[in-house]
Amino acid sequence: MNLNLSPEEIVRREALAKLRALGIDPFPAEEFITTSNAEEIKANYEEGKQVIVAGRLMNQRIQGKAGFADLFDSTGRIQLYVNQDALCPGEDKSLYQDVVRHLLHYGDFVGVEGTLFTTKLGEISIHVSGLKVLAKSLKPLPMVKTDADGKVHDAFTDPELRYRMRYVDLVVNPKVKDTFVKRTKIVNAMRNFFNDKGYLEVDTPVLQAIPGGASARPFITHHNSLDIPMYLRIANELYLKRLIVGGFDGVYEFSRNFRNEGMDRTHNPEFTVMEIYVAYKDYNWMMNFTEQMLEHVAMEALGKTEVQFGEKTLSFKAPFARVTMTDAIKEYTGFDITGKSEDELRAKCLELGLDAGENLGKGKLIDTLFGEMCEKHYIQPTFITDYPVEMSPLCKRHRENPELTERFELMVNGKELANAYSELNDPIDQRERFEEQASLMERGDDEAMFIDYDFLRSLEYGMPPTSGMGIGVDRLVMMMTNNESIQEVLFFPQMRPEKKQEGPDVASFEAKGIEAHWIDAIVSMGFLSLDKLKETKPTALHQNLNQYRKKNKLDVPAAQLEEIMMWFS
RNA sequence: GAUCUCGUAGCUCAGCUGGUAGAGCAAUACACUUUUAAUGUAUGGGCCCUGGGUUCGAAUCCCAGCGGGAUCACCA
Repeated sequence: MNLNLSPEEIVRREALAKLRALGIDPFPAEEFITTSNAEEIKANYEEGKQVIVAGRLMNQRIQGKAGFADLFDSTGRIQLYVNQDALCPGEDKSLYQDVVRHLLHYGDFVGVEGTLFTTKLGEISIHVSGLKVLAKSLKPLPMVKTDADGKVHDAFTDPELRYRMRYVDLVVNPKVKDTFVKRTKIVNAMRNFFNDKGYLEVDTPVLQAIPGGASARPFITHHNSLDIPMYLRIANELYLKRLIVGGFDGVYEFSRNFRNEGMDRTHNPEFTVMEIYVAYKDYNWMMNFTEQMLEHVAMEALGKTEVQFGEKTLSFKAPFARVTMTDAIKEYTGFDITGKSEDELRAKCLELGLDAGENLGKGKLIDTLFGEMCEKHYIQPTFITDYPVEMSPLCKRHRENPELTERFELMVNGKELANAYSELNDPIDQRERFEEQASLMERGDDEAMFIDYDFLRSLEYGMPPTSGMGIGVDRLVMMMTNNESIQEVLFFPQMRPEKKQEGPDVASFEAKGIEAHWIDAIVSMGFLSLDKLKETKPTALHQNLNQYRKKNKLDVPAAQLEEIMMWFS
């Protein structure tokens, strides 16, 4: 007897045994061939048509010698009507009386054969003439019900349980499934958009010796035979640019990146960024490309360009607004950053009550001004352009102003969604910028970058003018599916590992020759192993065991002290 | 890491200023051959997160811990 089973689980395990006793395999091996599914039945309804479908049994409504149930397959819900005479035309009514009425439970997988009809209440249903158990469910799913007004009762809402047991969440909450279907549609729409333009999808290393292309704390691991530290990538940017050096006109990758930093509702340790690099283009071209791409994605995945996000409606209809960073800061602070020194910028930040420590360089100060004072105002998709050079070590200097770079970020709903450059392809400038980063790092800027010398070498062989763009796939999916947290758009978001509940060490008791009924008693008293048991007094245990025997009316002889003394030896 | 907040039946949740637990659904049994949150009758089911403390008495109050959520910090 397993003490950890709930009464309902015990019932289901007993049903399992009874099915076997009736000669029914609750987990048959052979293929079950279906001819239809819930969606198709409703789309091409034809009275009297013979169908075979399979799915999970939900919400049985048995009434005597007939009953209704809902069958859920991957396409949706179809109602079953089962009556005894149709299911069991012969003398033997056990398939109906035993199996359908008592041995099938909410959540079981069944295959069903029958004819289509419409009930009195107008619902398309299958009149079942054959039924096969395909898999028994041993744990009860949460019972979520929706009433006539569409109101959901007893919803399965606990975020912890939903994320830890996403399989249950998906079964019971249709909206969750919908989010993930949309996620795949969004990704496919992007991929198709790029492929149609002739760009090449590529794979680059996840395991890297230098975690380059961004500044973030990496996950560190170790390669045994090389005996060197390796890092899970924080970005793939430098590898894609190497491929542009190698002669590809356009490359892109959906890159799973890893950052060893805090987790909250917009950050998960692993997340997905789509990066694309196109030769002979600049950031102006990339802005047009990005807005067209997003409009295309919205149309493909959602069928429209207007997206409801909470109270707001976001419009992904191209073109998007474009504002320079200088103008943005001027607009929301009245302060013109043009030509200002580091001290002047710091003074302005302090005046506005912003954190502006001595370790912040000019670029970082401007970033602070923008991040704190402006960013939140850009709800509709807006390109913010021309970032200060210190903030963008991989970006080409602005063609008209060497203090700025040809960079844009796409802000949506007050948050960064995409980031793009006219890529820096001057190897000498790039080397100097990396060296500045190194000195920033020494000053204590923990966001400065490592230097990748092989990347510099590749630039020395010549990289054509190139524009690159990265877009946060998880955040895009959040926006397009109206979800406020990243956990809702990742199947298996990172969670603290579940604490293992220490089960009883039954083997240690059995090894001592303790009888099964006493083991149950000992475990129920909270002694999970023989060692724990030995911490108590044999006489006290003797009393407790016999009390337990009396209370539970055990049909066994009373425990003898001598016997118990043996367990302690 | 800081602050706030939550942890009661398989699920969703009640349980007031302290008196050792309740509902609906699910389960079990019976009735019911077109129901749809099916219905009716009956039954079973709880280390009230863990450990301390206050108290005659703690699910309830206090402290600590564990786990979750929110906000902030961190995170281009």
